[in-house]
Amino acid sequence: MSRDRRNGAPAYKKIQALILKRIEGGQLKPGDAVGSERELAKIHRVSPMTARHALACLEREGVVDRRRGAGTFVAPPKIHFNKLMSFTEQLAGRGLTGSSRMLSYALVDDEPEIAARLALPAGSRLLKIQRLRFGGDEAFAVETVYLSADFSGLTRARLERGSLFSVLEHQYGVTLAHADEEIDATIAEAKTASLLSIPYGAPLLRIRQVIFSTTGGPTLFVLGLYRSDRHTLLIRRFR
Amino acid sequence: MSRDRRNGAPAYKKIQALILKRIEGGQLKPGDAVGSERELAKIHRVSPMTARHALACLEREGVVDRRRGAGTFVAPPKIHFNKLMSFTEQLAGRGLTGSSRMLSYALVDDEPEIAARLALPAGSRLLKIQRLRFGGDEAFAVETVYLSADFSGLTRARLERGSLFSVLEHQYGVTLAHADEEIDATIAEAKTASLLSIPYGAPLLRIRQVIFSTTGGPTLFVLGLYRSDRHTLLIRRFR
DNA sequence: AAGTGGTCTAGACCACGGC
DNA sequence: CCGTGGTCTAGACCACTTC
Repeated sequence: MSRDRRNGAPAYKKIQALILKRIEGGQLKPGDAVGSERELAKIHRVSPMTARHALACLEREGVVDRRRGAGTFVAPPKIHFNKLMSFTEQLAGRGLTGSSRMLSYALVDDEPEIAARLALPAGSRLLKIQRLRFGGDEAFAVETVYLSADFSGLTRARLERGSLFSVLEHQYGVTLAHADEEIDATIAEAKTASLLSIPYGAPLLRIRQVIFSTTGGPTLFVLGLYRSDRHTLLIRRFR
Repeated sequence: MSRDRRNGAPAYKKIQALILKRIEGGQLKPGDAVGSERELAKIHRVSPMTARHALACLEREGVVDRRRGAGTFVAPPKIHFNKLMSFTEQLAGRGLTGSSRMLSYALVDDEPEIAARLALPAGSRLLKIQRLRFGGDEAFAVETVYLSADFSGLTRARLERGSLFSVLEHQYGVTLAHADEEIDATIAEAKTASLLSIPYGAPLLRIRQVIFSTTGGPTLFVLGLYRSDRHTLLIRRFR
């Protein structure tokens, strides 16, 4: 059979897409066999190596488990460790609905350290947005996000509707790739304490994030102060 | 050429091993080409697909970068994000020498919650070791580690010589695989404060780790309290 | 134009798992 | 025992980068 790629997608990706669709659609549940290499090869009229490649990649992504001598099975749903998620997405994973109240929205040009973190010249104009974050109807965190003033089309109104992540991705075509975070502990000063309805001096988890886009550049700087009694960070580390 | 595997290792792993050796040995530096698929195939008298597999796996592990049309190059040295490291290893990465002082060493059987975390029956005998951790000559953290009493051959003396990780790996043949961590912030109570020479009420980073071995079971539970002014957690998250 | 990685073929043998 | 994934062969064409 000649190399025939009806549409643009490589054959192995089409096989993956079909398997993924059957998982999302619920026809395949965790533990179910997805079919052997040889089986998939026949069905998709493809060589065994190609079917194998499709399954091997899915395994690497954690979608399936492969056991020699046994077969390839849908992997149990995995907890999303070390995933970069918007505040809304994080809460959704815990069964809560997130909301925000904007505290301030301004252009600033006197934050040289933050400009440097975003690989911009000192004195660059930055958009600075402060928001109080709610989970359910409890205040969880105070978040301050800085980004290049190029994004100043991000009006307050638009931010109150959708999440910053989705606005960036859809309106600006920026796809976020990864974030480096520094995490430490601090103590609530008066203003933060009152915003979060916690006593002055209560412990807070402080997270400083630099979020990078796929084009490689640092795009967002986020400073978050999280109520320690409502927020636990989950991390998985590998040897 | 017949399938000949002189020793036990698959051909593609031998190719990888040779490349890794040349990188470790300094003959190949970041940015250097490691040779094309076809080239490696000829050298190792192996089919192109096999050479390709070797390079593809090395790329997945972050050892090399592959650029279509250009070649395969040694990847720049990567910062080890999200790596499970012993206290000693962590400090070494920051150019410090770590040391410990053992605070207590005991067998306990009244920690059902921790036993459960280690997938042991409630009431199981556990080895509980408390240590004060120093970086240079400053106290950094108080760490309490719990593990099954099966490891009670871990004498105090042995622990004061080598790191717990290395004793486990070398004396018990346990290889650690990954750790799940819960991170939050808390406040130093009197005893902890005096051990760490910080004021009562100072913020601490609290890290609870369950460390899993390659055989799949949770093996270690570690509760760490880290001086927030001396310790920052670095994490990378991916989209 | 030459060389590279990305995809693919149509098979093969081996080691292992479950029956 | 039979089927599975793991490894491997000896090529091929395509899309891309570099020169």
